[in-house]
Amino acid sequence: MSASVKPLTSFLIQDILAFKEESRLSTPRYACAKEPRERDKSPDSISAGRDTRHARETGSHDKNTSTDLKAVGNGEETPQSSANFRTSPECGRGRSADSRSSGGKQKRSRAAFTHLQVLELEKKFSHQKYLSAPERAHLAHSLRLTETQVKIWFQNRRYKTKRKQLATEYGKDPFKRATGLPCVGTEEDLIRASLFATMYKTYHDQQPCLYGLNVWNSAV
DNA sequence: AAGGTCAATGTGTAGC
DNA sequence: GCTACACATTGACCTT
Repeated sequence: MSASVKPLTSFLIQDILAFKEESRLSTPRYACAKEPRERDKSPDSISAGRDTRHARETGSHDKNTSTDLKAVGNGEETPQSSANFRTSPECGRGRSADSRSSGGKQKRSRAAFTHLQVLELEKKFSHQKYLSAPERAHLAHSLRLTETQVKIWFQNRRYKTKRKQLATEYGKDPFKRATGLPCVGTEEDLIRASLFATMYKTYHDQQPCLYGLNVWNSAV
């Protein structure tokens, strides 16, 4: 089946998210994602702040913006309030915001981002490995995630990329082994390939109405 | 049950 | 001192 037969339509992330929230058709890998715990350090302590060496390397940061983000992260946007709009109390797992102070050791929460959230994060990551503070804020707002979540996602993503690359260099690359061919694609190629596969499956199986959108164009 | 994935957490480092 | 970073680890959840 080909996606090309469907008309391409522009869309906004917000539109998708709204659609998703309404329809609840989005299927996170984890059926009942739980709320991220509040950290001992508040999220703003990580998300806010001046840009550092990598930011300067990319030349995309403006340290003047850091103070703005402090306000954003400072309690106005918590993981509970924004990131896990798809979580619900009936998910049942107790939140652990006060778990440490209360003594009882409760389960750590772990959010499961939606496919579209991951898609947009990956798309952004494919263009820039590092986000400036305003970019991060904007992306977080667009995806209805916290800046901390976006920041942590990028951190984890960079590390994951690096590990994968190291593994590839040491001949552990699964693509190589599967095909018996040298891995000629770039990291971005792999990212895109897996993204497209995921998106194709997701929307082909569950949301054919979205499956022809120009996300394909914008992601390439 | 075992193993894998991945968001969240912890630690150490460096820039300002 | 505050912050973001890389890196390692933890823990919840999923897949097989």
